[in-house]
Amino acid sequence: MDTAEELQDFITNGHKTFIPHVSMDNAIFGYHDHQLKILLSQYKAIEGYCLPGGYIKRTETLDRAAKRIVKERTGLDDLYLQQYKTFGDPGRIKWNEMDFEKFSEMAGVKYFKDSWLMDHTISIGYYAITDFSLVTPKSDLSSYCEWFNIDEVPPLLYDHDDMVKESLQALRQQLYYYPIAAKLLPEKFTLTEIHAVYETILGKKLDIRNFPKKLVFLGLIKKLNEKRNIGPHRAPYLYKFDMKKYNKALETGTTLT
Amino acid sequence: MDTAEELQDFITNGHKTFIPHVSMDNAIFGYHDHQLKILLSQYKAIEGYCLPGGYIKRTETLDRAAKRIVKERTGLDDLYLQQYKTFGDPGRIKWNEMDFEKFSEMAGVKYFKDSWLMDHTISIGYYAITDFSLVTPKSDLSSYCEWFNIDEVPPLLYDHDDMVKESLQALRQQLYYYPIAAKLLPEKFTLTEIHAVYETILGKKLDIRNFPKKLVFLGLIKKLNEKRNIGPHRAPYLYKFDMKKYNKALETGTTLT
DNA sequence: TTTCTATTTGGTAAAATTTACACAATAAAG
DNA sequence: CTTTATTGTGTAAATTTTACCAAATAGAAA
Repeated sequence: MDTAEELQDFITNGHKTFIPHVSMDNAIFGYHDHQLKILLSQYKAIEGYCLPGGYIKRTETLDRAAKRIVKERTGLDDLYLQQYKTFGDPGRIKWNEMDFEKFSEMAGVKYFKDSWLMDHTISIGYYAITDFSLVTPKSDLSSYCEWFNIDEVPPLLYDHDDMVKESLQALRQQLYYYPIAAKLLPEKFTLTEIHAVYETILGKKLDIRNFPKKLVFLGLIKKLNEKRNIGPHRAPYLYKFDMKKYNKALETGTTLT
Repeated sequence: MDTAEELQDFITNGHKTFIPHVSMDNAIFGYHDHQLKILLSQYKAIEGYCLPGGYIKRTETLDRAAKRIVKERTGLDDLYLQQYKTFGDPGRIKWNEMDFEKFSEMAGVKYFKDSWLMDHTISIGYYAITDFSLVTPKSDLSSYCEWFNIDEVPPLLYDHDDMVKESLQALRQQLYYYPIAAKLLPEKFTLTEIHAVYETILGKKLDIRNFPKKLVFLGLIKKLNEKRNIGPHRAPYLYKFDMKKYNKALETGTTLT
């Protein structure tokens, strides 16, 4: 939504294109070099941050809606996406905290207060993860977007604190079952690099010697016959994910620890 | 919904009480004596079975809606309930497979075809589990309800095949993390009984001697100083769940295998 | 009373996995 | 050729899982 006209049309006619009463909020995590961040957006008319969200087109699948909404904010197409929970308790949106007048004025739109948007809405939660160094958060007419360190997230609007907590928990649980880390590393990576990904996302130390042994033992990554030059130190071997094994492990329900 | 008047009012005015575009479908599993079943319902106007479902009141939480819908079918209040996934792909409901005329006629209602119900609707999936010997499935005006053995489920309407598959997968995964079995056994039970619960739900053999050792070792169940008389055999000790330990394990994320 | 049958349960050895650490290997700069 | 920083192999100890044997027991049958 880049122009006031588009926004006005969305407010007036959006219910024809989108499913009313259903929204989607995405916890977009970003990893890079030992840091874990999350993308928060701030509506220009409301004090405080929240997760970037959107509505679902009547013609698209939920997965595709999540992909589109994430792309609107990150510009990226190829990141890891996963539905984790749906939120729908009454009172999750505090209508009285919103300043409709201010929003309408700032965005240059009308009828906002009486639109299809102003009704009980449930929200489907997806989380996504990508390398944040590849992303320049995209703001639009009504909101702007920014990376926050995961341990410096301010109290959020609505029920989004809960969403962050639950999405992070889901991400951590699924890190061992799904090839999440593959989206955060170049195709060929060193053991030290993948080790950092796991430690950072899980938020805890993992033995540097035992950790890669396990990944290799389980066959989820495999050693290549190449090394990388890293200056005045011993050159580390490169590894890559073995997606076949990963998918097979997914089916049989194998796990790591 | 027991009378035609109630149903007519639901069709005409339901959108004031319920959230439109959002439904809930519940996979209600039933265990008893080595058997796992699932509750299916059949609309009188549509050929084929589906999961029992309903709509969410604007005033209730999702968990409470699930509880209400499950109670309508089972009469039970105290069963294990868990949200597992939301389904919302376009085409998940085949409108053209429905015979509106027939339904309206049979149920004695009108305006059905043009009602708020006839629009793209996403569905939140919960699963539930209880002892099926305690339940007499309740039918109502427009549908009747029946237990099916889990391996004799016929092809279902809409995307409900997918729902059954995913809910069963979620149930099996969570059996080790949540006190699900506690809802399927009397307060005091024997090792043989709980062993049967796990084997039946997981659909695989578990060593009868090692299995209880683990549960006791982890402290999730504890031995009582009582035995039960089971006829011409050695009397087994009784056990009960240690809910404190269970909740603690939940927090710390401990698991079984 | 003794024997028999069916079931529960304690115990234990072997196999597999996880954890903890020591130190050798290596690349390049001084 | 010594120094520095980092990678990677190996191995022993601890823990957990797996596979079974055989003893205990309750009542029925002999």
